[in-house]
Amino acid sequence: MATDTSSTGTPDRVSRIRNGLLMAILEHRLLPGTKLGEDEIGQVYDASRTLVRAALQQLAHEGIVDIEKNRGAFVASPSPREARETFEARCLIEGAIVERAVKARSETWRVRLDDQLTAEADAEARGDHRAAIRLSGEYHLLVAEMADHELYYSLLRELVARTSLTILLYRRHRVHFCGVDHHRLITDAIVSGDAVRAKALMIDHLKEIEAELDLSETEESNASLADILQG
Amino acid sequence: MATDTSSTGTPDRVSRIRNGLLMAILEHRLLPGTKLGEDEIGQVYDASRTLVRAALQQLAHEGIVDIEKNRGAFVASPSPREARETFEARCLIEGAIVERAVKARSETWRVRLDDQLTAEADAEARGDHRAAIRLSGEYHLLVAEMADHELYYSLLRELVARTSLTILLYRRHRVHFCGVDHHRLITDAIVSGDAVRAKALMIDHLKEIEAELDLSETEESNASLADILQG
DNA sequence: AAGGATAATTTTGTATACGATCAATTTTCT
DNA sequence: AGAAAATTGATCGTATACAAAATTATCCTT
Repeated sequence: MATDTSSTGTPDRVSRIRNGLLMAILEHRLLPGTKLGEDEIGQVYDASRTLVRAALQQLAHEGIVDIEKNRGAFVASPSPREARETFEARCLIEGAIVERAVKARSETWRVRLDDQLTAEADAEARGDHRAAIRLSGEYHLLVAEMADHELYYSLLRELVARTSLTILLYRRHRVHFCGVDHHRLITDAIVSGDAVRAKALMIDHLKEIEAELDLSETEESNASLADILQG
Repeated sequence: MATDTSSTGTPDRVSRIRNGLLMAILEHRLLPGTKLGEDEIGQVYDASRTLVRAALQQLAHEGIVDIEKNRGAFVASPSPREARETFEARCLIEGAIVERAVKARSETWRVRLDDQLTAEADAEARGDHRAAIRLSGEYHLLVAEMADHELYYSLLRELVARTSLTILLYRRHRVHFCGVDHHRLITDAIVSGDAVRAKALMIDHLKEIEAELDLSETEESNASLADILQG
């Protein structure tokens, strides 16, 4: 098994499990509703249930995993309502983030943003959807990093993850433009120091993604996982 | 009513521990830096370390408890930077919350707000500081409940808890007005339907609380817990 | 007596064991 | 045969046991 200790400053065994699951979910390799058995995960990461449970509880707190008492953990299936709330929160927080990002702009950041954009375009060109989805989220997190606001960053991390699940569940058209063009426009506004334009573009970008989804209320109770996977 | 997000009430043993600790922290009976030994807590709640650990990990994720590897859990001591970020986030989120709360105003809500205010005033009049502190935070959460936005509500819950710790650590004057007067003004604006005034009052309220604190950077490293408790 | 190294104690990290709960399958009765 | 009931199998919730790390206490040296 791979013993990579370099990824983060966290040689924590539970973090390794958490990050592995998170990556799989963000890349849509684990679909909403998928059962996350403790023993099964434990075997994959060669860890006991104790550690797996800790990782699952963390992900549950981030809203990426649902834990049902005496039934186990599942990849979360955000309800339409949760989806709308997530987008509203993202508009609010990312609006504040881009304003701060503009203030922090510099040549170094311009380069990092540019690298990110080329990586995104690359993945899309290669047709690597999984990487494209992940990189699309990472762009927003890069802007959040610019904002130099730890709290906003960690909040956005959770929101981005939930957005990824939401898009997977509710998108109308099979193919979803991950928004590299939008990202480029936003980047231009940021590096040129136009805060109000950057903020407007960011919010429009988010609203456009939301508009591509079908968030009509089906039932009061969340759509069953079986419905989504087997239907 | 119950503030839990789970559909079924949570007679969960770990939630009981979590809530007990949270209440103690919010009422400033457990001070920042206090060691939270697993065995000790387990004896208090008659539970094994497994459950205590789960509760502590939850609180850690909410930023109310710091867990240091191989050293244990402590009541968190937010740094000045974290404190500033918390207030900035509260201004942003509570600004959005009051706007939504105004839209949801009704006679029922007016009564609940009024009851809350009298409870707050009562506690202050009685000189029951601990209750006053807790009730002050609960007012903000009540407004958030009005907003009917689960995500904003849960976010604010964490922010309010961290604010409580922050005030305890950094307030200049020994006695701190918990802001019942402010709360009354905000309530008036909400029930009268004046959204922009309500929002402005809420943000001013938060900024005033922050202004009463001394958030000057002392050192890069967080102020030691021993400093705060024994100094 | 002060300082430091080492032993003893406490506390955390992790694995495992056992009872409880839920899903599924088989059995039984109408 | 079909439905209700009982049994089986798997999975989760919780407690406990053992290993590793840190803290505290002790003793020896200077």
